[in-house]
Amino acid sequence: MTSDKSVTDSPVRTDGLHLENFLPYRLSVLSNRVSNAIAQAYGTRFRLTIPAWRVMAILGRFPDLSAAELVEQTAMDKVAISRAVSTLLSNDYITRSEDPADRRRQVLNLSQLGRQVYGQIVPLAQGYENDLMSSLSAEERHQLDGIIDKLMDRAQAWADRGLID
Amino acid sequence: MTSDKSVTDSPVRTDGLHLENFLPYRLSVLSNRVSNAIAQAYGTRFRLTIPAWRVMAILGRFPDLSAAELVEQTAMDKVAISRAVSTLLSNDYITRSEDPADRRRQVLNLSQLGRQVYGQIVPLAQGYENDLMSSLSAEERHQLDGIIDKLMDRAQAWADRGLID
DNA sequence: TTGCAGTGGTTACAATTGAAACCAATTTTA
DNA sequence: TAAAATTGGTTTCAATTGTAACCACTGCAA
Repeated sequence: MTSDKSVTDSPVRTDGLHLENFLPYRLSVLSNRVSNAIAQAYGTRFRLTIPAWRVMAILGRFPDLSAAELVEQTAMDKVAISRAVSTLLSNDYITRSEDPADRRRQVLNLSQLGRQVYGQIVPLAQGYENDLMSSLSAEERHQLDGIIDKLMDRAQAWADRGLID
Repeated sequence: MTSDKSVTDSPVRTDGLHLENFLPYRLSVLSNRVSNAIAQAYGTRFRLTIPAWRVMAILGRFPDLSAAELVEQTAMDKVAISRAVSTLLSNDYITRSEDPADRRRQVLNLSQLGRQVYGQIVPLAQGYENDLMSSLSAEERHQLDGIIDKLMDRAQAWADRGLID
């Protein structure tokens, strides 16, 4: 009398939380799958970590930012930015120059090389996004857009109300 | 349509990737906000990490699983499960018993205490989920459900086609 | 049997991450 | 102008996580 248990053929009912339908869980799985796939793609080609690429992505759009401004933009933390910046400097993907008006502040930009890499990664990333989006109808895409905004606001409200920390 | 967004007041146009509209990025931010909020809630009350709670969540629904079966269910990796299991054992939140039929295999279950904690966390987690969902209409909820499934399949396909690794 | 490939699970070690302390430049206050 | 407080950014140290090696057991094959 073997008590063979396989998840699939013994759906024991204890009526608890159904993780597989639980939105936070599904979001987390989806987000990780997507990010890892993309990170893998540019990571192997250009030796970039996710935070490093994120910094490049912002600098590519908004030149002349300081580390603090990057923090603001990305919601990443100081330390992560600092580390990303230092590896990007040693890769020569970005440049750093002192702000003469405030010698603590350092102005960051994509370097020549950085812009070139950026120019290659952008379509690559967009390719993944398009592929993802292509599984949705135009209507669904539009719906998703609004839904994410609403969820984002709600989750943000938790933090604001002090439900977090 | 495209009114220039500015970080501060220098809306320099380089027309690159608009991270703030980039689906993978938005998913990642949303998912982190949500998971962190919930983890914070049960973490402070019950000293549980996310992987540990995830293990409890599965065991609460499917008793008598082995570590390998947990891996299957959660898509977490072996080692993460092993660690979560060992802290849960030392918390007395789960029990472990040898399978006499196969002495490598160890059958896991929520303990008395574990079930009690589980019983408290489930409504708490569902409370967050409900709050999140309440920002959507019934229709949007339904749409989201389908959309996530589609995106998930697509992202999974990348892995299957070897686009990752 | 023995021999060896495969499985369940843990351990060891390296890389990543986060919190807090820290240094240096600047602004504020008095 | 001299503290004191603030801000930009880095470093340090501990906790978390991932990869690979590992041990113990099982199942199959000769």
